[in-house]
Formats: sequence, structure tokens, C-alpha cells
Amino acid sequence: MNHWLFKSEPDEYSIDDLKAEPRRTGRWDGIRNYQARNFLRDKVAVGDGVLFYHSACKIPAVVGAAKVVRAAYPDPAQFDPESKYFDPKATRDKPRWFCVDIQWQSQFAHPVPLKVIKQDPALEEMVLVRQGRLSIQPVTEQEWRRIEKLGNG
DNA sequence: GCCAACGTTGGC
DNA sequence: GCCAACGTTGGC
Repeated sequence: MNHWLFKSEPDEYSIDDLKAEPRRTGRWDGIRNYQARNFLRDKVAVGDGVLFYHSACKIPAVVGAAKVVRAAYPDPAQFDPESKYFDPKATRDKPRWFCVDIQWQSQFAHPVPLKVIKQDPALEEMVLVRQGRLSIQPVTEQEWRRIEKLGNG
């Protein structure tokens, strides 16, 4: 089982929105960045753990955990001319963008702010710290455990 | 809202 | 096939 960190702008889709979905399960769509797409399409698997991160907000932070319940399938929004995620170059035969389904697992007692993560020597190798702008990224098991400890400790 | 990092696109 | 322009992301 692998571990991941997924970023979302809480104004767009927060962890509370995920929790409010039927069966607490939502589609992780709208990814339009190739590095993120490749992780999503090629590596993210059912059962993998997901750290839910709130970005582009007042206090960017890891706020809880989810798990992958459906592996990659073509993001329907790319075919929808009405959608802001519409991509005229994507076809049903050759979809360009993918999505997965994730299920809410837990909310941290204390969100773990980016600021705290950046100051933690145990987390200095995190992709979140090393490469800022990537909305789907791998997390090591050690990093996962450390974040959970900070969030629930 | 600025702008830096990164990847893709497309003119030549 | 080089590389400048462009799009996306996201902290500040």
C-alpha cells in the first residue's frame, strides 16, 4: 500500500465536503497537471492512504485522511463542453485526464500546518517541502506516521 | 494579486 | 529538436 498527499482548495472542495458525500466517497477530478496526472493514472491504487491537504487558503495544512476506493478512470469533465475542466484535445479513445474516488477516513484533532511541516526535521524530505506546486504527491510511510502523530497528538 | 517552479506547446 | 511562450499551481 502506498501513501499520498492530495491538495484541494477548501473553497472548492474541502474535507467536510468529502465527508458530506454519500458513503463519504467523492470523485477526485479536475487534475490538469501532468506530473499529478501521471501519479494518479499510474501509481494510485485502491486501498492507498491519502492525506487531505487544504491549499490556497489562510492556513495551508493537512487536515485529515482518506483512502482510495476506485483506481484511475477517465475524468468525465474533460469531455463536457460546459465544464471548466473541458479539454477539446481529449477524446473518449484517448482521454488525457484521469480521476480516482476516495473515501473520507478521519479528521485530525489538530490540522498540521505547512509551516509546522517545514520546521520539522523528520519531514524535511517531503515532496510538499521540496517541490511546492504538485497537487498529487507520494508520501513515505514514515512521513505518514509523523503527520498522523502531529495531527492526533 | 504577484510571481516562481515546473511541464507542455508550438514556431522556426 | 531548440527554446521562448504559455498554463497551472499555490505560498506569500
